[in-house]
Amino acid sequence: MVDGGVVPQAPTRDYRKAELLRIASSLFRQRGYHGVGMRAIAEAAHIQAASIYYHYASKEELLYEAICIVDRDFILEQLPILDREEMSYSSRLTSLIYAHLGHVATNLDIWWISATELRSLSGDNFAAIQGYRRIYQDRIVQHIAAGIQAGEFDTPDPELSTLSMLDMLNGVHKWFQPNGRLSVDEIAECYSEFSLRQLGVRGT
Amino acid sequence: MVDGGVVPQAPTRDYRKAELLRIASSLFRQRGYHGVGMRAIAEAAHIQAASIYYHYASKEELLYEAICIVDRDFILEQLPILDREEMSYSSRLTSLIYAHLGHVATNLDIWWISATELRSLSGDNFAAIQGYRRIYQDRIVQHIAAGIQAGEFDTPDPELSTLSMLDMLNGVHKWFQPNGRLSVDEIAECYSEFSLRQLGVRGT
DNA sequence: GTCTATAGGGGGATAGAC
DNA sequence: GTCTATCCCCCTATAGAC
Repeated sequence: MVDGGVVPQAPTRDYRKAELLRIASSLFRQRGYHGVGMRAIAEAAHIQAASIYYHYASKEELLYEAICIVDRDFILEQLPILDREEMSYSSRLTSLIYAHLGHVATNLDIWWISATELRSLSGDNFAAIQGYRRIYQDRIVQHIAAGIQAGEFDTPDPELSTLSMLDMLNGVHKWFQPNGRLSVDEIAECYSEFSLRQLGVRGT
Repeated sequence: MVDGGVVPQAPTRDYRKAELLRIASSLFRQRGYHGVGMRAIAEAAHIQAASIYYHYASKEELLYEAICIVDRDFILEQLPILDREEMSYSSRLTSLIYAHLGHVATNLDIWWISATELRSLSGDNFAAIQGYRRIYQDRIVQHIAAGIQAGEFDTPDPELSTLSMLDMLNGVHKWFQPNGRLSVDEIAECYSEFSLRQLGVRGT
């Protein structure tokens, strides 16, 4: 081999950093943010607690980066789905629901954390996450209102329809089991049907 | 006055105990179970931390009694609503939804705790609460299945209809504001309509 | 019923060696 | 990048006085 026999490696630093985030997320989900110490995270990663601070400035940074995966990165990926004007309002909403549930089902830990540990973030971080959530919610409200104008939807309150739909979708992380009776796609199919019915769309 | 001038008092012990539970619930909701110390609870109650142990054997007992209010006492109150055979399946479900949301809206702290801190209970307590939740869920599944048999409801999966409905109802504690745009009754009216639509009941 | 005092352990984070 | 050592603070719970 060239390079003095050293096998080229993937950048170790980023890999370790992401691994620490996965380990921390798993523990935060199991015992809660304040129920997990830096020593416990370090032990699960087979390093010392002080070593974590080479990768993350604080315990809260671990929490913030975990929550950002769902409440910033995921939300910003979802928004363009509702802009596809070549599709009906119903079809766009169905696409959104499939993508939403797909992400929930494959990222259960961080969706759990997002649902339960937002309050553990301090000032600026808390406000930033709330801002992203509001963007998502407002965009869906706007989509439903536009769907009403177009004659596709019929609901007494677009905001309440949105809140109930999001609570329904986000609630899946609490009971979904990867090897359970229903697959994600089966749940998404039912939940799309439920949502369209709730919005007054007659059965397909 | 008789009795040597001593004014008769309401039983101080039980009043203090209930007051401590309210104070602890409020703090648990704000900062999470593990984020609140006995000293913080004591300070809010204007006593010393050690004095709490006269009323409660442990910090977890405070959490358990708070969760029992929603996941044992409330659930056992709800069940008889579905047994009123003089009412239609739709009417019984609507009554259940109104009562459910009424309790959520007037007990926001403990509903929040029930939704986020169940995992902080140890073995037996955790199992007991899960048992009550399952009773409620199974009873609603059974109600929906019976409603299908009776020709009132039409849904591809009674269990999924139940889970989505409960997640929708329980999610209200996250965003409900007592002085917000919508009253509890207005939310309950919409949510009843949403639930019936989701179950394939044609508009009233 | 509430207090003071304290036991015994764990918390987040930093300094500096290697 | 990871280590050892350590700082200072908070944790739950108990003992025993009043």
